[in-house]
Amino acid sequence: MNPRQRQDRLVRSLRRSGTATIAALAQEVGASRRTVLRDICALRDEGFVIHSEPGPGGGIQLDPQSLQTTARLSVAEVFALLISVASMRAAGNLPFAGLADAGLAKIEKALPSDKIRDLRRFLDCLYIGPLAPQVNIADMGAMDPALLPAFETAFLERQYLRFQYRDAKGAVTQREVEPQAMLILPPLWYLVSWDPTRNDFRHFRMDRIADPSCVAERVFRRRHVQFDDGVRPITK
Amino acid sequence: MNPRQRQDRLVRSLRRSGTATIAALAQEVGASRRTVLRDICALRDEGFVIHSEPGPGGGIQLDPQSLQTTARLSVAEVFALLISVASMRAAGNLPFAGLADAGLAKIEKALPSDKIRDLRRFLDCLYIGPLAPQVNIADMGAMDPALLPAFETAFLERQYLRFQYRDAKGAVTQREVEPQAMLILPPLWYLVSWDPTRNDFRHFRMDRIADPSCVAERVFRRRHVQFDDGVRPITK
DNA sequence: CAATTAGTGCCAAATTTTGGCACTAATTCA
DNA sequence: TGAATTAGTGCCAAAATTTGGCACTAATTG
Repeated sequence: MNPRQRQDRLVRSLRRSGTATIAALAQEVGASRRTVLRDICALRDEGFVIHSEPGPGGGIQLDPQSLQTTARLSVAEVFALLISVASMRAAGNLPFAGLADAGLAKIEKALPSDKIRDLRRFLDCLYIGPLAPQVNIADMGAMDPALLPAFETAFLERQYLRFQYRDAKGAVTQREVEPQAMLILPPLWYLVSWDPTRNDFRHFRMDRIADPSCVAERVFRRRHVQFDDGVRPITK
Repeated sequence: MNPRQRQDRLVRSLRRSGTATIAALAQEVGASRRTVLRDICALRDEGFVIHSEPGPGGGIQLDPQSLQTTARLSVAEVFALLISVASMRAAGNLPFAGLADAGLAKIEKALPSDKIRDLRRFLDCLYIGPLAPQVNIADMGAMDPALLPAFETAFLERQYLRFQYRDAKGAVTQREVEPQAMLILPPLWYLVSWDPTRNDFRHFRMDRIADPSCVAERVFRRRHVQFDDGVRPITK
């Protein structure tokens, strides 16, 4: 394998694994420890910030905020691609996600590191995680993407979700509900929840929810109501 | 000078001069004619479209449409990016979709057109369209993506959808319904429909639907039932 | 202290790149 | 038509680069 490809692979591997030892990387890319060390050196010359730690439990680590390269796309364009690829990767089960990542890694390397840092930070804030299969960020509309992590935790950990809700009349109420499902009535998204204080199901427009947070102490159960094939709608 | 740098210089030079002979380029980058020919060959492999013309007054020329990018991505990588961007574009209402598209267009232009044609064709077959805001292909699970176009048309054109449905007991029935919404009860997706023959709402698991097709003659209206903020769930 | 891990310097072997050469094919122009 | 020009290919040996192995140092952990 040529040095360039190998170095690309190393970057991807490091990005994925977080921390790795030189020996492990060497085995992974099928090269000697010495060669990997040289590659790391080359990557550093290109501007990658790679932290290292000797001793047991040590290894090297790619500074997530550092990136560099050769492609000539505008920052905005790279940003857009970042979002695309991240959302696909978040979906998880597509075989091409890895390739898209590799392609994107090449592009990312072309940008000044401070701009990439800004992009990455914004992307983290924008949040595309395991929730994606349930909620597509592209469709969040007016909702602030920064609020999504709370939704993810609530769904995955089955924790109560607390938020402020502004109804159609503009009245704001505080809610604490069990998030049960997402209902999509294009173009709007609704959070379908069991409201224990009202002892009833309620539907909330996603873009009218503010300041959501999880209530870690309380865990709820899925209300698996039955449809005609075994599952029913959760509305009464 | 290493091959990579030299090739970058060649691209820049061609971009500046428009047309140049191999011999002139060789002199400019300080390499032999043979080497420059090899570099040109490599650049073409990487996707640069380079026209050539033998004879007096001839020379080589970068395809003006490939002038826009220097990103060096493999065909497979571009393919993966295509899928990412297409799925995002399909989502429709993101401000970045256009940018991602533009960025990708630059990359595409660097590829030989026949390869792009193949990719595009495959992508069309894979299908990622306007339905995506309602159905994320990554989450279709057991459902055949090839069936999706019928869903899209039905939703967008408000046509009746006809399909075979296999219920929990394995019984197969023929249905003809008004698709009203998608309901996501992770990890399953349901099609929420008004069934006119039963005069009632019915929920269908997406992965149990087979052979869907639109009924073009009949158009239905959205059954905009009200939630507590103005829209209610469409289930009874 | 022993074990572990990053990192360096050096050298010979392995691999890749290069230049030169002879050649073909296409095009221009007189 | 023929001479000149220019892209492009195949081949080979020389040149350059990359690689792996080795012995080493430095830092860290327990």
